Amino acid sequence: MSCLVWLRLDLRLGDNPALFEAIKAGDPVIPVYIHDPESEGKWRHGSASHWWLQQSLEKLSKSLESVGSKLILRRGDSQRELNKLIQETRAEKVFWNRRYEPEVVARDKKIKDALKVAGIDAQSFNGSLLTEPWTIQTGGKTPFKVFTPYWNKCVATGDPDAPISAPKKILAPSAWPKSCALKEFALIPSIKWYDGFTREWRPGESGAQEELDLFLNKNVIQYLSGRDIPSIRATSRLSPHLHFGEISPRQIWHAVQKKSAKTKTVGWIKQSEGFVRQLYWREFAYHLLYHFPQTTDHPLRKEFEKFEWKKDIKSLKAWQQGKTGYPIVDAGMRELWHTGWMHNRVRMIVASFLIKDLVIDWKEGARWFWDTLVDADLANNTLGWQWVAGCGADAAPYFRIFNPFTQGEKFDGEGAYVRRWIPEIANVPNKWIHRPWEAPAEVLKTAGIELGKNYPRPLVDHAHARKLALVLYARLKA
DNA sequence: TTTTGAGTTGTTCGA
DNA sequence: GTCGAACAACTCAAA
Repeated sequence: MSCLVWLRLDLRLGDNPALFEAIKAGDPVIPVYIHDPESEGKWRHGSASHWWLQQSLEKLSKSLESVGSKLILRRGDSQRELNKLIQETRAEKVFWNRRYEPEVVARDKKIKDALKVAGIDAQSFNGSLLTEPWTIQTGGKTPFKVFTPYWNKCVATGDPDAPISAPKKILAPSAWPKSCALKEFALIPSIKWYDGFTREWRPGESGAQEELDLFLNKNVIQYLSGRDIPSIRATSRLSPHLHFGEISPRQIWHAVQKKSAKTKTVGWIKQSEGFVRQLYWREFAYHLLYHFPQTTDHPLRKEFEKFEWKKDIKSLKAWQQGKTGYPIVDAGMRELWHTGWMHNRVRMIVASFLIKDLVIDWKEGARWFWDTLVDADLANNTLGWQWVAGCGADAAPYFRIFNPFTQGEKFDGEGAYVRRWIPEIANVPNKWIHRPWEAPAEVLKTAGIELGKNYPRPLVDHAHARKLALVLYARLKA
């Protein structure tokens, strides 16, 4: 008798409830990962996520070997592969940690029902949230749509459970079932655009712990003021690790508390509380995705269905390639392309630009982010884009339109960030770095810039675009 | 049922 | 240069 542990977005040994329960039961444990993009539907992992997944699976495989176990890889339909494994290994139990994406929820439910009918002990656990979506509700027993009351309710519900430590030993079966090679998943694309990812990231459980330690020991102290400055490392950079479950929010929450109790300085505690609040934004995103599953493809506010977005392929391409002529926007899009990640402040700026300046459907932006971000996460991506578009829960008011120049001046005053990602404008003086189109001819010449040649002219006039967007949004109201 | 207070991240204009 | 108001109601959640 043995137990299959079906790993998905919980690629870690520490604080892994499904794995822990399987080990506790005392039977041999067979960890398995199934590559099954088909059944994940439209929002299956994109290219950048695949790069990460490849590294993460390699790491997980090694960690399992170090505790006397092994990661069995399979590809194909999840249900069929699980059934095959059950037959091959005579397993009588299948454990996994839950996921919350609409199509995955439906698939998993179907599998669980079928396994139970077949007499298999199928159990799922909470491995990736502090508060599961159905445990938090308003006094009127409805889901929350506003963050602050949601967060208050979460806090009032009590502290998250303590994380479980990683197993030191996992009981192996007498014979292992067949596993395919990781390269059969064909996760790494033929175009080698991901070189920059390798320098930037250390996927895997130990990489996640190191990132957390670095953040709590160093960067968190300037979190509240620094997290908006894209040129410095003041954010945790844990998003891809969290997405793939290389670290759990429980581990993060408790690590913060532990450090808080030790540090005891008012400043540290305040800064770290700001960070924990962001962790709950992730929870809120999952809450919304679970209760409003249609929001991955449809605006939560129905009147936005009839918004007249422009079909402007050329502008969309310019945005994707970081060639809009607005340095802060272009820098962000290029950071994304080269590192698979973009600073949060800049995500808002580029999103606002696509939606409000170019009047392009937020879903186009969501799709691009989905394919190019290593931390692409359906809950966070959906909430973020709908928030900027103003069509989601607790969204930004429609008149809140980011001015790319003002935002650049405010959060990248010295131009360190734009210079890093747009080397061709590196010699433009600070005064003009965020608006080269207004710089005097001789300044541009000295800096080696020829607008329209080696750096684009602005794709649109922001002041004009802003007025237009306000008109369109006002029309929606009427 | 009605009332009340509040709501992540902004910009512009005019005094 | 700085500061407060306007932008525009609307929806949510709790009392």
